Amino acid sequence: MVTLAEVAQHAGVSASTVSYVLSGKRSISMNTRQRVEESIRELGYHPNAGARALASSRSNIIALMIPLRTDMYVPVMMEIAIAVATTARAHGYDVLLLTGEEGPDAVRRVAGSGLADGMILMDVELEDERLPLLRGGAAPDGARPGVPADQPAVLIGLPADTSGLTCVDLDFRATGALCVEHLAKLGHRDVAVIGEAPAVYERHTGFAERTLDGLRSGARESGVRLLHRPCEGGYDAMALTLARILDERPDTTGFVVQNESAVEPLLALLRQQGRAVPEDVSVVAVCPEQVAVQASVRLTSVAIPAQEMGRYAVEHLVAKLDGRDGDEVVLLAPELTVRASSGPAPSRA
Amino acid sequence: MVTLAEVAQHAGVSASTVSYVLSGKRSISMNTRQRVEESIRELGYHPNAGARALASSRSNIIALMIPLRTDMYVPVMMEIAIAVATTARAHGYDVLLLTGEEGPDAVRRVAGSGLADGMILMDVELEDERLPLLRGGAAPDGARPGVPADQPAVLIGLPADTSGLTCVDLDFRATGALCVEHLAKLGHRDVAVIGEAPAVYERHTGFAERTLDGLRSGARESGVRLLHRPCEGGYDAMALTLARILDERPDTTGFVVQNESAVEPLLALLRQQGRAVPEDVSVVAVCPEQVAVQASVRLTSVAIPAQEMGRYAVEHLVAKLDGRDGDEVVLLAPELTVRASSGPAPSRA
DNA sequence: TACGGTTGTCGAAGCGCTTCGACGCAAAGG
DNA sequence: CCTTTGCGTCGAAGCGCTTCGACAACCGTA
Repeated sequence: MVTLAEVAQHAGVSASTVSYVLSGKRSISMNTRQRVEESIRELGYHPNAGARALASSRSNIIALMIPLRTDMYVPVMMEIAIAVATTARAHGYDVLLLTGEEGPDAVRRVAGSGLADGMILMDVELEDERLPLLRGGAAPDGARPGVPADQPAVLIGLPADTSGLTCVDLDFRATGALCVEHLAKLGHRDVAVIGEAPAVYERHTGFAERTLDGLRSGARESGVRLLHRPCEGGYDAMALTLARILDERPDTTGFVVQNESAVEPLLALLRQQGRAVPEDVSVVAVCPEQVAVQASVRLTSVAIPAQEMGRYAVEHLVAKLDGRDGDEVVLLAPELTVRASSGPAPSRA
Repeated sequence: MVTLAEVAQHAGVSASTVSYVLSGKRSISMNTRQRVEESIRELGYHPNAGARALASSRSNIIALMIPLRTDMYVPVMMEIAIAVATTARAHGYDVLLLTGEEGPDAVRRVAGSGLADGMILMDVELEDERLPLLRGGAAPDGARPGVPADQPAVLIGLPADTSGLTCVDLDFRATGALCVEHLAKLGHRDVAVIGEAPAVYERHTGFAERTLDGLRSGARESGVRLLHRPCEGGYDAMALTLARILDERPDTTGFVVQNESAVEPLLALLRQQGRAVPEDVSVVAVCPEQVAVQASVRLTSVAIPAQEMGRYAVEHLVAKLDGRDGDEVVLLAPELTVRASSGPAPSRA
């Protein structure tokens, strides 16, 4: 393994000079810089990460905590993870992958050991156990063992109390409103919402509830009757849910779906029942773009901007690490793309 | 930040004693051990990762390289990633997430900097650029700059030449054979294979070709006519592909699908054309269990054992790092689960 | 000519940990 | 009784890097 000292010797300068060439923290003459860079290349030198972390107390690593359970939105998680990794690299950071498994202990461990300089948490729950460990200035002065003050972090998702936290998320409230308004404008009066699996609501992952909130207030404003039903996803569960909905509200002509794995089954079922999309019923989905485009009917949808969220999260975190940025909640504005699954409501019988 | 020295002082012992308590590399009296452990708990001590890595030249980190493109099998990748992370933690390792983006440079960087002790590569291509950097003993003696000899690694997937490498993968050849045999036994004589997107074949990701191999030799042995068509996935592409297949081979009664995003469209299209599954046509899928179970018809399938692959990969890598294990290729035996999508071929008209 | 101000380089002191050799002490052996 | 053995502990030497203060050489200015 090549060391700084060897590079220095090879280039005929001191170790500190090589270090300064690498970090750019002091000015170096053109001549020396080139000699050093040449030696680095020639010897194939890579700075030792451990030594660097020890000396500078910066690991240049960002920890990403992903949820262990994958009952929803796997492609979204993946897309976020990839965006995080890519963006992080662009800023000189690597990404450490943590699963939710360890819970708050993971936060303590990573923060305490200086393994990562900061962390990004996905799938935050409304009252997440990990939040007290992350909250900034608001902490009481008493030193709590194992809890380093103020571990820089960014959340993807929105907890109940965002004070002292930095968060990035899609504005799901606005998303809900947008969906129902779109249907209302098209003349739909009875709209059914096919939601996430009941477990998702029970877990109090805020986004599902916030969407519902938006849907409800949008419905109220535009005089639409709304029926919300959670759904496990999959064909059988969807069949059951759809039957219940149509039984309860036979005049339903609009659907809002927020559950990837219910989308295709719903379309199949509607087709089977002779309800044409979009002539008889309209469907609006909240899902990644790819799902909307690849579905058997190209879906009018609000996209979940996974990449953007990942990118934002990293950029805010890096800014925080550089002391350039405070706590802040960024809600991305939803965009509804009209495709082939929504149209004017059929005139009433 | 609490240091070893502080713990030592608090417990009234020397720093090295604390270190030995932590590592268990020398015997420690019951009494001392307990006092030290108590101090550690009380102070909330976490060893500094950088210092540890520097002193021991072991980072306790495993790098996982995932493909950047997500044109296929996203849930499988995710499942593998999570299995890797979980298993790694169980062995005291953390996981660094790398995207394919950097290519071979990532290998050089990580190996050279001692960031990770070993790496796991997913989505290996037949002639992968990264392989020469990983290959073990076979390397010529001349020191190649930037290429540390013998970076411990495990591949998930199978390259063309596996010499000096450790690999884990599903036995896709056997998988293909298994699928076609199943259909043959049921009396199907004309089988169509709906494959991955053309791009996947062009990229020479071995698994697609190996499956095809297995399918072909299975077909030969059991006297089945086989027609293979790549397919982009999604409804429209599937419609086109299906039309071509039925045009070319109108008597096709068996389908093997190796493309998650083509499964549901295929079922929808068959339904639409009045071809009943499994009465008129049988469908066998190569896909994760979850997809098979959630589809609109419960699919006879060969599962892709993502979790198992992740777990194996980590366990082999850890064994290698402990010097307990050599190079080896592990091919997991496929298992075909019969569900509701396959049945006896209809008697010929 | 002498002066403060840059600019470029160096030496040395750590960062927090692991690990090696040394040492004191009790138990076991002659 | 003294030696040997092994156990439990300690001190010190690094691991490879960053960073601070020092300093020599040079500039322009007084």
